[in-house]
Amino acid sequence: MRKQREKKATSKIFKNHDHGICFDDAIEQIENYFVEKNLQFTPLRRKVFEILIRDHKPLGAYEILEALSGEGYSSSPPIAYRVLDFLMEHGFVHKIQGLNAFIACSHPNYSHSPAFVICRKCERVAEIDDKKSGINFQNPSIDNFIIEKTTVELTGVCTKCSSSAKA
Amino acid sequence: MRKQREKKATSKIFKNHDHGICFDDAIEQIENYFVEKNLQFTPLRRKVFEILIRDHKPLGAYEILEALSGEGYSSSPPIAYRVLDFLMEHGFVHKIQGLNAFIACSHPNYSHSPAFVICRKCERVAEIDDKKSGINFQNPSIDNFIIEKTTVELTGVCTKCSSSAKA
DNA sequence: AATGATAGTGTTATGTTATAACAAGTTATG
DNA sequence: CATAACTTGTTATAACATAACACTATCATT
Repeated sequence: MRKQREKKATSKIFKNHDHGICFDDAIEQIENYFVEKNLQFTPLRRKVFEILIRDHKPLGAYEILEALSGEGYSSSPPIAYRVLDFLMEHGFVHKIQGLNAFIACSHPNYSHSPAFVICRKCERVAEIDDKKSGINFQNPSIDNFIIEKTTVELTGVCTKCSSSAKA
Repeated sequence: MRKQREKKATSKIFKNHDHGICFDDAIEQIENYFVEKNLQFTPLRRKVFEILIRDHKPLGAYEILEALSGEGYSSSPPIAYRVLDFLMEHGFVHKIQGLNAFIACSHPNYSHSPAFVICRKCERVAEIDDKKSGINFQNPSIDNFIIEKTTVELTGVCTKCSSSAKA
């Protein structure tokens, strides 16, 4: 009954989607994961994740702190960084290196080598599935090297921004 | 008469190489480029590039500043950042996002979508040629998006480090 | 030579991002 | 309830980066 998201499964990178469903799904997934792994989904961790998934865009650590502060939490930097590190370890948050910002994971269940498409104008970020994009960087292998983590970020301009203004 | 580098063209990522030749080649290439483009290869710019190509490893902006300072230049941050920006614009320096560091380009003549392999133990960084690595991220294309810049960084452990110590 | 435009470097100050180190509270368990 | 493991809070500081403005050099044009 859920998941009507596929109805608009065009090739668009920055999809329109029912964010209510997206949000609920994400929370459910992370809850299940934490229970399974016997980890604590504390109020603070939940709040940080909610802030990220709610905005559905990359937020700087200090933006997150500000949001936390508005919710009664401490606003000292380690609060945010520790939780972000924790959520990243478990794959629910990714860091966008090019923006020094953090984003909730769109595909927590698969693709642990995420790739991001970043519009430098509207600043929207899409986490893409390499299989769909036709890009092949999912499981690169390098002789004499054990890859532990991949960072793939494609920066440019989305169609919407490039059509609405020159350069 | 030059370029005996190919003699050790194994699949090793972190190649041994004749760094004297590497250095001379790089300087020559950048000089030619600057002449062609009618740009100024000023002493400061040359020095920054030399520092980077000499070490042949990523250096933080403040490390570069320190080196500059030892050579009689100002050590205030904008000095380094401006030159680095300039050299990056022209493809002679790349930023390693995962390290907040800068590295001289190993392939200034081709591959303007560089990819880096980073050993988190010995901190060596190799700029890889995607064609050789078997990875295909050179010219990705995304529907409804104009890619201007790609960031690809593969972090892990090189064979040497993984064999010399556990974990 | 004076003028003015452009580009490069220097300086000061400040903004932004991230971590170290330690204290205090919480929870699970023996 | 002791204690170990974990989580959050606090202070201070480290590391990375840019804004704004001053000064100098170069060069084309008057």
